[in-house]
Amino acid sequence: MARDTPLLDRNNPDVEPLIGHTKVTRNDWLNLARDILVNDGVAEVKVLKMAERLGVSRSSFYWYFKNRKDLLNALLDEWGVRNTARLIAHCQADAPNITAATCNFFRCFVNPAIFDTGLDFAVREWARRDPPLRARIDAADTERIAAVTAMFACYGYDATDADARARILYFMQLGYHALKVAEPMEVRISRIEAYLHGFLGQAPDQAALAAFITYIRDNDLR
Amino acid sequence: MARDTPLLDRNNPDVEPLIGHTKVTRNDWLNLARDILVNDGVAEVKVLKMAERLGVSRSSFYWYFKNRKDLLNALLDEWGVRNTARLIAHCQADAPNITAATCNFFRCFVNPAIFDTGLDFAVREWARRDPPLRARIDAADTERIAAVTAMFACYGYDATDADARARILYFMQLGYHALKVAEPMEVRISRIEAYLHGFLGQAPDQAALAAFITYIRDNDLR
DNA sequence: CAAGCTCTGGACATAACTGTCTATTGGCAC
DNA sequence: GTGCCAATAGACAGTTATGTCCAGAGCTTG
Repeated sequence: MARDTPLLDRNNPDVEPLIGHTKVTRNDWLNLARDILVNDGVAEVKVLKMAERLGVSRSSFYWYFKNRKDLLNALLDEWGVRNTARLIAHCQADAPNITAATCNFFRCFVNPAIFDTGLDFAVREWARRDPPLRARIDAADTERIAAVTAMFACYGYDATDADARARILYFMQLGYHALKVAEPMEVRISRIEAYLHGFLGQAPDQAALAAFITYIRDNDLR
Repeated sequence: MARDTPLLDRNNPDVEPLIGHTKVTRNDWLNLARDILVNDGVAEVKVLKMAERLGVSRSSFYWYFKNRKDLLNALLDEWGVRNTARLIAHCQADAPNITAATCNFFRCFVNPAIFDTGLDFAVREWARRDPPLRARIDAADTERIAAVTAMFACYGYDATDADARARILYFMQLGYHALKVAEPMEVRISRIEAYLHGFLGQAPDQAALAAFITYIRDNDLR
């Protein structure tokens, strides 16, 4: 369920104070809508409920957005420019070996600031009732898997092997999040080495592994 | 989207013809509701729309079910007694080696008659707005993963290795279906050997692999 | 064939949601 | 301080959903 108290621009010191008669911003509507989309699904993104939670009248919404669909499209654009591009960039990042490269890929799945898995799945669920959106997602998956495959191929895996390992890696990560497995980060950390061994088909490089664990701890990722 | 023409008991020669004034059965409502649940999500399971599609009045629904929630609970019970138990049974089935055992596990994911992945994901999505259901799902996942882990352990993998491989295998399969990857079965078949090599950390047994491919073809699984 | 049971249809009450129109508020520029 | 305008509130209309009540249709059984 979506949290009760969204961070509003009006309460956010990083954003300029509101001017004039304004109570909420377009951003406030978007943030709240994204929060509800991720936690409760697209069907729960309702103008009425958002207005109540923002403490503003429903009709104010129509000042910022043409209608509900307009808001949803804005959320979709955000998803489009964020998740896929960032995942691909992490696959292409320089790395001394396949262990380090795979750990770069993993960063997307331990750090929500890089890749928002909740948003990714919310959009997938949404696509069930929206075939054109489904097509966009298929295209995104194809691009992402191609990037992971290229990553393996870069480090000496032959084409068939790189293809299979890329798919195992990508689907497993998404499967993990699809199932919303709730494990403490320490437990996840304890499994990484064995996972890497399975994914790579060889013992992982210890330095790269250690660096990744340090990354998790330094960034205080749960 | 749910298909337009559900198989109704009244049209189904396998079921006794309807008696009396009856137009639809409790089963008809359940089948249609499951279909909508799987294809469109729980939010779309609406008495009004189902009545329209069944060609009966809405109030007839309340003869068979106390209310909408009563219907949803019936669907949930069905999920509970089907998917998890069958998956575990397939993990425990006798097999001459780990390749054959893993192929038994795969049967669940290529044969919807054994394991309904669509229903599984529909229930997971539903659980986003239903914490007690979420707890049921977590329990089911724990049981399933334990069964896969035991499967690996049976064939000589040590505890850590069995644990990691079980999770990679289970999450990858669910990730594959979570993403609704649409590949022709021939493409999937062509990848199996490389997948198995990745999952098992060793070359798969060729006889078991061939038997699995035969199983797919014989059962005309797409 | 009449009574009884099962199932269905239609009317009614209610609630939640979307979107439109119009009036009004409160700050800002001149 | 007057006029302007961005932003909001409130009233209204329309749609879609749930659930209840009761009358009635049509087998089934005595």
